[in-house]
Amino acid sequence: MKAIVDCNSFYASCEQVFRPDWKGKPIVVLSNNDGCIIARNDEAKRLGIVMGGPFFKAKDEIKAKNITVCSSNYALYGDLSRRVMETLLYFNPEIEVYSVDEAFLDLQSIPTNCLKNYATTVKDTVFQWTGIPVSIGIAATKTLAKVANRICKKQKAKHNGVFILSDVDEINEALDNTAIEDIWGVGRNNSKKLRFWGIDTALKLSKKDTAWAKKHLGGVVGVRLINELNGIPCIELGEGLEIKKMIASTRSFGKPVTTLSDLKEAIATYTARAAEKLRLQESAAGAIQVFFRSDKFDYAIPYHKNTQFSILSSATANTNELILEAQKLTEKGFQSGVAYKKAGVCLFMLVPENAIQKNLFDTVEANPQVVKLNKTMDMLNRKLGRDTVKFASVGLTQDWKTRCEERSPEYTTKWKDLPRIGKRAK
DNA sequence: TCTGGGGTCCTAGGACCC
DNA sequence: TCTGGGGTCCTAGGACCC
Repeated sequence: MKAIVDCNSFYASCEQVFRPDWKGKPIVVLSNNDGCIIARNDEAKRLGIVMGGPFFKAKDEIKAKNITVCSSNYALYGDLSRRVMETLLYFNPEIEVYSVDEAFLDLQSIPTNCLKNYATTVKDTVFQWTGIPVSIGIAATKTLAKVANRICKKQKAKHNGVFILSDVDEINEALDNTAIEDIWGVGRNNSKKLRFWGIDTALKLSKKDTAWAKKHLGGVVGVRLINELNGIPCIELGEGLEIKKMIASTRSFGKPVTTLSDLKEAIATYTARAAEKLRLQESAAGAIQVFFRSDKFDYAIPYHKNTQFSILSSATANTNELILEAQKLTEKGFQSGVAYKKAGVCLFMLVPENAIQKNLFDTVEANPQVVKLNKTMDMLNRKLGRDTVKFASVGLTQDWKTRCEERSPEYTTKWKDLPRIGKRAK
Protein backbone atom coordinates (compact mmCIF):
# COMPACT_ATOMS: atom_id res chain seq x y z
CA MET A 1 0.00 0.00 0.00
CA LYS A 2 0.95 3.59 -0.56
CA ALA A 3 -0.10 6.73 1.27
CA ILE A 4 -0.42 10.31 0.17
CA VAL A 5 -0.03 12.79 2.98
CA ASP A 6 -1.52 16.13 2.02
CA CYS A 7 -1.50 19.25 4.18
CA ASN A 8 -4.93 20.81 4.64
CA SER A 9 -5.20 24.25 3.03
CA PHE A 10 -1.44 24.42 3.37
CA TYR A 11 -0.67 28.11 2.89
CA ALA A 12 -3.62 29.17 5.01
CA SER A 13 -2.62 26.68 7.71
CA CYS A 14 0.94 28.07 7.72
CA GLU A 15 -0.40 31.56 8.30
CA GLN A 16 -2.51 30.28 11.19
CA VAL A 17 0.31 28.49 13.00
CA PHE A 18 1.70 31.72 14.39
CA ARG A 19 -1.63 33.50 14.73
CA PRO A 20 -3.70 31.52 17.22
CA ASP A 21 -6.07 34.47 17.27
CA TRP A 22 -7.00 33.55 13.68
CA LYS A 23 -8.24 30.12 14.73
CA GLY A 24 -11.73 29.44 13.40
CA LYS A 25 -11.64 32.56 11.25
CA PRO A 26 -11.73 32.67 7.45
CA ILE A 27 -8.41 33.30 5.68
CA VAL A 28 -7.33 33.57 2.06
CA VAL A 29 -3.79 33.65 0.69
CA LEU A 30 -2.92 35.52 -2.49
CA SER A 31 -0.47 34.63 -5.24
CA ASN A 32 2.55 36.77 -6.00
CA ASN A 33 1.78 40.37 -6.79
CA ASP A 34 -1.45 39.90 -4.80
CA GLY A 35 -2.96 38.65 -8.05
CA CYS A 36 -5.08 35.56 -7.50
CA ILE A 37 -6.55 33.70 -4.56
CA ILE A 38 -4.49 30.54 -4.27
CA ALA A 39 -5.48 29.17 -0.87
CA ARG A 40 -8.47 29.37 1.44
CA ASN A 41 -9.08 27.66 4.73
CA ASP A 42 -12.33 25.77 5.35
CA GLU A 43 -14.01 28.79 6.87
CA ALA A 44 -13.32 30.86 3.74
CA LYS A 45 -14.42 27.98 1.49
CA ARG A 46 -17.70 27.83 3.35
CA LEU A 47 -18.21 31.54 2.71
CA GLY A 48 -18.10 30.78 -1.00
CA ILE A 49 -14.67 32.15 -1.91
CA VAL A 50 -13.48 30.42 -5.06
CA MET A 51 -9.98 29.15 -5.84
CA GLY A 52 -7.83 30.77 -8.45
CA GLY A 53 -9.97 33.80 -9.08
CA PRO A 54 -8.41 37.24 -9.46
CA PHE A 55 -8.29 39.02 -6.11
CA PHE A 56 -9.46 42.43 -7.32
CA LYS A 57 -12.78 40.97 -8.40
CA ALA A 58 -13.44 39.37 -5.01
CA LYS A 59 -11.99 42.18 -2.91
CA ASP A 60 -15.29 43.78 -1.91
CA GLU A 61 -16.87 40.47 -1.04
CA ILE A 62 -13.85 39.47 1.03
CA LYS A 63 -13.94 42.72 2.92
CA ALA A 64 -17.68 42.51 3.49
CA LYS A 65 -17.36 38.98 4.86
CA ASN A 66 -14.52 40.02 7.13
CA ILE A 67 -12.04 37.52 5.71
CA THR A 68 -8.36 37.91 6.58
CA VAL A 69 -6.13 38.39 3.53
CA CYS A 70 -2.48 37.31 3.38
CA SER A 71 0.04 37.97 0.63
CA SER A 72 2.04 34.85 -0.07
CA ASN A 73 5.04 34.31 2.16
CA TYR A 74 7.06 31.57 0.49
CA ALA A 75 9.92 31.73 2.98
CA LEU A 76 7.48 30.73 5.71
CA TYR A 77 5.71 28.04 3.65
CA GLY A 78 9.01 26.59 2.47
CA ASP A 79 10.33 26.28 5.99
CA LEU A 80 7.16 24.74 7.41
CA SER A 81 7.07 22.36 4.45
CA ARG A 82 10.59 21.23 5.29
CA ARG A 83 9.51 20.59 8.90
CA VAL A 84 6.52 18.53 7.79
CA MET A 85 8.67 16.45 5.44
CA GLU A 86 11.31 15.89 8.09
CA THR A 87 8.63 14.64 10.45
CA LEU A 88 7.42 12.19 7.80
CA LEU A 89 10.99 11.08 7.21
CA TYR A 90 11.27 10.32 10.90
CA PHE A 91 8.54 7.68 10.44
CA ASN A 92 9.38 6.43 6.99
CA PRO A 93 12.57 6.59 4.94
CA GLU A 94 10.63 5.64 1.79
CA ILE A 95 9.10 9.00 1.06
CA GLU A 96 8.64 10.93 -2.14
CA VAL A 97 8.18 14.65 -1.63
CA TYR A 98 5.68 15.34 -4.37
CA SER A 99 5.04 19.03 -3.85
CA VAL A 100 5.40 21.70 -1.21
CA ASP A 101 2.46 20.25 0.73
CA GLU A 102 2.30 16.59 -0.31
CA ALA A 103 4.35 13.45 0.05
CA PHE A 104 3.86 9.81 -0.94
CA LEU A 105 4.85 7.14 1.57
CA ASP A 106 5.66 3.53 0.82
CA LEU A 107 3.80 1.37 3.35
CA GLN A 108 4.93 -2.07 2.18
CA SER A 109 6.57 -2.76 5.50
CA ILE A 110 3.47 -1.92 7.55
CA PRO A 111 1.12 -4.87 8.26
CA THR A 112 -2.38 -4.23 6.90
CA ASN A 113 -4.06 -4.36 10.26
CA CYS A 114 -1.71 -1.68 11.59
CA LEU A 115 -2.19 0.83 8.78
CA LYS A 116 -4.90 2.83 10.45
CA ASN A 117 -3.00 3.24 13.72
CA TYR A 118 0.22 4.00 11.93
CA ALA A 119 -1.32 6.71 9.75
CA THR A 120 -3.14 8.25 12.68
CA THR A 121 0.10 8.47 14.62
CA VAL A 122 1.83 10.10 11.66
CA LYS A 123 -0.98 12.62 11.29
CA ASP A 124 -1.08 13.50 14.98
CA THR A 125 2.69 13.82 15.24
CA VAL A 126 2.94 16.13 12.23
CA PHE A 127 0.33 18.34 13.83
CA GLN A 128 2.02 18.30 17.20
CA TRP A 129 5.49 19.04 15.85
CA THR A 130 4.61 21.59 13.17
CA GLY A 131 1.08 22.86 13.79
CA ILE A 132 0.05 21.79 10.30
CA PRO A 133 -3.03 19.55 9.92
CA VAL A 134 -2.75 16.81 7.29
CA SER A 135 -5.04 14.26 5.64
CA ILE A 136 -3.79 10.82 4.69
CA GLY A 137 -5.21 8.67 1.90
CA ILE A 138 -4.05 5.06 1.59
CA ALA A 139 -4.54 2.55 -1.25
CA ALA A 140 -2.74 0.12 -3.53
CA THR A 141 -1.83 2.73 -6.15
CA LYS A 142 -0.94 6.41 -6.09
CA THR A 143 -4.04 7.33 -8.06
CA LEU A 144 -6.36 5.46 -5.68
CA ALA A 145 -4.54 6.95 -2.68
CA LYS A 146 -5.30 10.36 -4.16
CA VAL A 147 -8.96 9.40 -4.45
CA ALA A 148 -8.95 8.31 -0.81
CA ASN A 149 -7.30 11.54 0.21
CA ARG A 150 -9.93 13.67 -1.52
CA ILE A 151 -12.73 11.84 0.21
CA CYS A 152 -10.89 12.08 3.50
CA LYS A 153 -10.76 15.85 3.17
CA LYS A 154 -14.33 16.13 1.98
CA GLN A 155 -15.72 14.13 4.86
CA LYS A 156 -13.46 15.36 7.63
CA ALA A 157 -15.72 14.43 10.54
CA LYS A 158 -16.27 10.89 9.25
CA HIS A 159 -12.67 9.95 8.56
CA ASN A 160 -10.77 12.12 11.01
CA GLY A 161 -7.77 12.59 8.75
CA VAL A 162 -7.13 9.00 7.62
CA PHE A 163 -8.95 7.01 4.95
CA ILE A 164 -7.87 3.59 3.69
CA LEU A 165 -9.22 2.17 0.44
CA SER A 166 -8.68 -1.57 0.33
CA ASP A 167 -12.08 -3.27 0.19
CA VAL A 168 -13.43 -3.72 -3.38
CA ASP A 169 -16.91 -2.42 -2.61
CA GLU A 170 -15.47 0.58 -0.88
CA ILE A 171 -13.18 1.31 -3.82
CA ASN A 172 -16.10 1.12 -6.23
CA GLU A 173 -18.18 3.41 -4.08
CA ALA A 174 -15.32 5.88 -3.84
CA LEU A 175 -14.75 5.83 -7.60
CA ASP A 176 -18.45 6.29 -8.20
CA ASN A 177 -18.36 9.37 -5.99
CA THR A 178 -15.35 10.85 -7.79
CA ALA A 179 -16.11 13.11 -10.72
CA ILE A 180 -13.96 12.56 -13.78
CA GLU A 181 -12.17 15.90 -13.47
CA ASP A 182 -11.24 15.17 -9.87
CA ILE A 183 -9.04 12.24 -10.82
CA TRP A 184 -5.32 12.79 -10.48
CA GLY A 185 -4.00 12.90 -14.05
CA VAL A 186 -7.21 13.98 -15.74
CA GLY A 187 -7.05 17.64 -16.60
CA ARG A 188 -9.36 20.10 -18.26
CA ASN A 189 -8.95 18.83 -21.79
CA ASN A 190 -9.39 15.16 -21.14
CA SER A 191 -12.30 15.59 -18.75
CA LYS A 192 -14.14 17.52 -21.43
CA LYS A 193 -13.51 14.74 -23.92
CA LEU A 194 -14.52 12.05 -21.45
CA ARG A 195 -17.72 13.81 -20.50
CA PHE A 196 -18.56 14.11 -24.17
CA TRP A 197 -18.34 10.32 -24.39
CA GLY A 198 -20.59 9.99 -21.36
CA ILE A 199 -17.83 9.03 -18.94
CA ASP A 200 -18.41 11.28 -15.96
CA THR A 201 -17.15 9.29 -12.97
CA ALA A 202 -13.93 7.55 -12.07
CA LEU A 203 -15.86 4.27 -11.85
CA LYS A 204 -17.01 4.50 -15.47
CA LEU A 205 -13.50 5.31 -16.61
CA SER A 206 -12.06 2.37 -14.68
CA LYS A 207 -14.31 0.00 -16.66
CA LYS A 208 -12.83 1.02 -20.02
CA ASP A 209 -10.22 -1.31 -21.43
CA THR A 210 -6.63 -0.28 -21.94
CA ALA A 211 -6.68 -0.53 -25.73
CA TRP A 212 -9.41 2.09 -25.73
CA ALA A 213 -7.36 4.24 -23.36
CA LYS A 214 -4.30 3.92 -25.52
CA LYS A 215 -6.20 5.21 -28.49
CA HIS A 216 -8.23 7.97 -26.88
CA LEU A 217 -6.38 9.07 -23.79
CA GLY A 218 -2.86 9.97 -24.78
CA GLY A 219 -1.22 6.56 -25.26
CA VAL A 220 0.60 5.04 -22.32
CA VAL A 221 -0.59 7.84 -20.03
CA GLY A 222 -4.19 6.67 -20.45
CA VAL A 223 -3.28 3.01 -20.01
CA ARG A 224 -1.49 3.75 -16.77
CA LEU A 225 -4.39 5.80 -15.51
CA ILE A 226 -6.92 3.00 -16.01
CA ASN A 227 -4.63 0.40 -14.51
CA GLU A 228 -4.02 2.59 -11.49
CA LEU A 229 -7.76 3.02 -10.95
CA ASN A 230 -8.05 -0.76 -11.01
CA GLY A 231 -5.44 -1.21 -8.34
CA ILE A 232 -2.57 -2.13 -10.67
CA PRO A 233 0.37 0.10 -9.76
CA CYS A 234 1.95 1.81 -12.77
CA ILE A 235 3.37 4.93 -11.16
CA GLU A 236 6.11 4.04 -8.75
CA LEU A 237 7.39 6.12 -5.89
CA GLY A 238 10.05 8.58 -6.98
CA GLU A 239 13.49 8.28 -5.45
CA GLY A 240 14.51 10.76 -2.79
CA LEU A 241 15.88 14.01 -4.08
CA GLU A 242 15.11 14.52 -7.74
CA ILE A 243 17.50 16.72 -9.63
CA LYS A 244 15.65 19.35 -11.63
CA LYS A 245 16.05 19.40 -15.38
CA MET A 246 15.13 23.03 -15.73
CA ILE A 247 15.15 25.94 -13.32
CA ALA A 248 13.13 29.11 -13.72
CA SER A 249 12.58 32.37 -11.95
CA THR A 250 9.81 34.56 -13.34
CA ARG A 251 7.72 37.34 -11.84
CA SER A 252 5.05 39.87 -12.66
CA PHE A 253 5.97 43.48 -11.99
CA GLY A 254 4.25 45.60 -9.37
CA LYS A 255 3.98 48.30 -11.99
CA PRO A 256 4.77 48.24 -15.71
CA VAL A 257 8.41 48.47 -16.76
CA THR A 258 9.21 50.63 -19.77
CA THR A 259 12.95 51.27 -19.63
CA LEU A 260 15.75 48.97 -20.65
CA SER A 261 17.64 49.67 -17.44
CA ASP A 262 14.73 48.59 -15.25
CA LEU A 263 14.15 45.50 -17.34
CA LYS A 264 17.83 44.57 -17.11
CA GLU A 265 17.69 45.03 -13.35
CA ALA A 266 14.72 42.71 -13.07
CA ILE A 267 16.33 40.13 -15.34
CA ALA A 268 19.54 40.28 -13.32
CA THR A 269 17.52 39.72 -10.14
CA TYR A 270 15.73 36.67 -11.55
CA THR A 271 18.98 35.32 -12.97
CA ALA A 272 20.64 35.60 -9.57
CA ARG A 273 17.74 33.73 -7.97
CA ALA A 274 17.79 30.99 -10.60
CA ALA A 275 21.57 30.62 -10.26
CA GLU A 276 21.14 30.18 -6.50
CA LYS A 277 18.67 27.36 -7.07
CA LEU A 278 21.07 25.90 -9.62
CA ARG A 279 23.97 25.78 -7.16
CA LEU A 280 21.72 24.41 -4.44
CA GLN A 281 21.32 21.21 -6.46
CA GLU A 282 24.98 21.34 -7.50
CA SER A 283 24.30 21.79 -11.18
CA ALA A 284 25.52 24.09 -13.92
CA ALA A 285 23.45 25.42 -16.80
CA GLY A 286 24.35 24.93 -20.46
CA ALA A 287 21.71 27.27 -21.81
CA ILE A 288 19.76 30.30 -20.70
CA GLN A 289 16.52 31.84 -21.86
CA VAL A 290 14.97 35.18 -20.98
CA PHE A 291 11.51 36.41 -21.81
CA PHE A 292 9.43 39.50 -21.21
CA ARG A 293 5.88 40.36 -22.10
CA SER A 294 3.26 43.05 -21.79
CA ASP A 295 -0.05 42.71 -19.93
CA LYS A 296 -1.96 39.83 -21.48
CA PHE A 297 -5.24 40.96 -19.94
CA ASP A 298 -5.11 44.51 -21.24
CA TYR A 299 -6.85 44.31 -24.59
CA ALA A 300 -6.51 48.04 -25.14
CA ILE A 301 -2.83 47.73 -26.04
CA PRO A 302 -1.23 45.28 -28.49
CA TYR A 303 0.20 42.20 -26.80
CA HIS A 304 3.93 42.03 -27.07
CA LYS A 305 6.24 39.25 -26.03
CA ASN A 306 9.80 38.31 -26.72
CA THR A 307 11.89 35.26 -25.92
CA GLN A 308 15.65 35.06 -26.33
CA PHE A 309 17.70 31.90 -25.98
CA SER A 310 21.38 31.23 -25.90
CA ILE A 311 23.59 28.19 -25.53
CA LEU A 312 26.61 28.95 -23.39
CA SER A 313 30.10 28.11 -24.61
CA SER A 314 30.36 25.85 -21.58
CA ALA A 315 28.01 25.16 -18.71
CA THR A 316 28.29 27.43 -15.69
CA ALA A 317 26.73 28.10 -12.30
CA ASN A 318 28.44 31.44 -11.92
CA THR A 319 25.90 34.20 -11.30
CA ASN A 320 28.13 36.82 -12.86
CA GLU A 321 28.47 34.99 -16.17
CA LEU A 322 24.78 34.15 -16.28
CA ILE A 323 23.75 37.74 -15.59
CA LEU A 324 26.04 39.04 -18.34
CA GLU A 325 24.52 36.64 -20.84
CA ALA A 326 20.97 37.35 -19.68
CA GLN A 327 21.51 41.07 -20.02
CA LYS A 328 22.88 40.67 -23.53
CA LEU A 329 19.74 38.76 -24.44
CA THR A 330 17.59 41.43 -22.81
CA GLU A 331 19.22 44.15 -24.89
CA LYS A 332 18.58 42.07 -27.97
CA GLY A 333 14.87 41.60 -27.32
CA PHE A 334 13.91 44.87 -25.64
CA GLN A 335 11.60 47.20 -27.51
CA SER A 336 11.08 50.74 -26.38
CA GLY A 337 7.49 51.87 -26.09
CA VAL A 338 6.32 48.56 -24.65
CA ALA A 339 4.95 48.43 -21.10
CA TYR A 340 6.34 45.15 -19.76
CA LYS A 341 4.28 43.37 -17.12
CA LYS A 342 6.18 40.18 -16.59
CA ALA A 343 9.64 38.79 -17.21
CA GLY A 344 11.59 35.69 -16.41
CA VAL A 345 14.72 33.62 -16.76
CA CYS A 346 14.96 29.88 -17.43
CA LEU A 347 18.06 27.74 -17.19
CA PHE A 348 18.30 24.60 -19.33
CA MET A 349 20.72 21.81 -20.23
CA LEU A 350 21.61 21.32 -16.60
CA VAL A 351 24.61 19.12 -15.81
CA PRO A 352 26.30 18.17 -12.53
CA GLU A 353 28.73 20.93 -11.54
CA ASN A 354 31.57 18.44 -11.27
CA ALA A 355 31.06 17.15 -14.81
CA ILE A 356 31.13 20.30 -16.87
CA GLN A 357 32.26 19.64 -20.42
CA LYS A 358 34.82 22.27 -21.37
CA ASN A 359 34.63 23.95 -24.74
CA LEU A 360 37.54 23.11 -27.01
CA PHE A 361 37.87 26.74 -28.02
CA ASP A 362 37.63 28.33 -24.58
CA THR A 363 40.53 30.65 -24.10
CA VAL A 364 39.88 31.54 -20.47
CA GLU A 365 40.57 28.97 -17.78
CA ALA A 366 37.81 28.58 -15.20
CA ASN A 367 38.78 30.50 -12.11
CA PRO A 368 38.41 28.50 -8.89
CA GLN A 369 38.10 31.77 -6.97
CA VAL A 370 34.84 32.50 -8.75
CA VAL A 371 33.35 29.23 -7.57
CA LYS A 372 34.38 30.12 -4.03
CA LEU A 373 32.87 33.58 -4.37
CA ASN A 374 29.50 32.16 -5.41
CA LYS A 375 29.52 29.59 -2.63
CA THR A 376 30.40 32.27 -0.09
CA MET A 377 27.59 34.51 -1.29
CA ASP A 378 25.13 31.63 -0.99
CA MET A 379 26.36 30.83 2.49
CA LEU A 380 26.04 34.44 3.68
CA ASN A 381 22.59 34.83 2.18
CA ARG A 382 21.44 31.59 3.72
CA LYS A 383 22.77 32.49 7.13
CA LEU A 384 22.01 36.18 7.33
CA GLY A 385 19.00 36.45 5.07
CA ARG A 386 18.28 36.69 1.36
CA ASP A 387 20.13 39.45 -0.50
CA THR A 388 22.54 40.22 2.31
CA VAL A 389 25.13 40.30 -0.45
CA LYS A 390 24.17 40.74 -4.08
CA PHE A 391 25.36 41.90 -7.46
CA ALA A 392 25.01 45.61 -8.14
CA SER A 393 23.25 44.90 -11.41
CA VAL A 394 20.13 43.71 -9.56
CA GLY A 395 19.58 47.34 -8.54
CA LEU A 396 19.04 49.09 -5.25
CA THR A 397 15.54 50.54 -5.49
CA GLN A 398 13.83 47.86 -7.58
CA ASP A 399 10.78 50.02 -8.27
CA TRP A 400 9.30 47.27 -10.43
CA LYS A 401 9.17 44.81 -7.56
CA THR A 402 6.21 42.53 -7.01
CA ARG A 403 3.45 43.83 -4.77
CA CYS A 404 2.69 42.06 -1.53
CA GLU A 405 0.83 44.35 0.76
CA GLU A 406 -0.27 41.88 3.41
CA ARG A 407 2.84 39.79 3.86
CA SER A 408 3.13 38.12 7.24
CA PRO A 409 6.47 38.02 9.12
CA GLU A 410 9.03 35.32 8.35
CA TYR A 411 8.50 33.79 11.77
CA THR A 412 10.93 30.93 11.33
CA THR A 413 13.56 32.21 8.89
CA LYS A 414 14.39 35.77 9.97
CA TRP A 415 15.81 36.69 13.38
CA LYS A 416 13.93 39.94 13.63
CA ASP A 417 10.63 38.22 12.79
CA LEU A 418 10.92 35.62 15.53
CA PRO A 419 7.62 35.50 17.39
CA ARG A 420 7.69 36.81 20.95
CA ILE A 421 5.74 35.37 23.78
CA GLY A 422 3.98 37.80 26.05
CA LYS A 423 4.01 41.18 24.38
CA ARG A 424 3.30 41.29 20.64
CA ALA A 425 6.18 42.90 18.80
CA LYS A 426 5.31 46.11 17.01
C1' DT B 1 -5.11 50.24 -10.34
C1' DC B 2 -6.05 45.00 -10.29
C1' DT B 3 -5.52 38.34 -13.37
C1' DG B 4 0.83 33.48 -10.09
C1' DG B 5 4.94 30.73 -10.59
C1' DG B 6 6.90 26.91 -10.96
C1' DG B 7 7.66 22.10 -12.97
C1' DT B 8 7.28 17.05 -15.56
C1' DC B 9 6.29 13.66 -19.07
C1' DC B 10 4.69 12.11 -23.53
C1' DT B 11 3.88 12.04 -28.59
C1' DA B 12 4.39 12.88 -33.41
C1' DG B 13 7.15 13.74 -36.97
C1' DG B 14 11.43 14.85 -39.21
C1' DA B 15 16.26 13.93 -39.96
C1' DC B 16 19.52 10.85 -39.86
C1' DC B 17 22.13 6.23 -39.31
C1' DC B 18 23.31 1.30 -40.92
C1' DT C 1 5.47 -4.93 -62.19
C1' DC C 2 9.06 -3.96 -58.64
C1' DT C 3 11.70 0.27 -54.05
C1' DG C 4 13.59 -3.10 -46.68
C1' DG C 5 13.85 -3.10 -42.03
C1' DG C 6 15.42 -1.49 -38.09
C1' DG C 7 17.00 2.01 -35.18
C1' DT C 8 18.29 6.84 -32.58
C1' DC C 9 18.03 11.62 -31.57
C1' DC C 10 15.92 16.01 -31.57
C1' DT C 11 12.21 19.44 -31.33
C1' DA C 12 7.71 21.51 -30.82
C1' DG C 13 3.66 21.30 -28.72
C1' DG C 14 0.23 19.36 -25.70
C1' DA C 15 -1.36 17.77 -21.37
C1' DC C 16 -0.91 17.48 -16.82
C1' DC C 17 0.52 18.55 -11.76
C1' DC C 18 0.92 21.63 -7.45
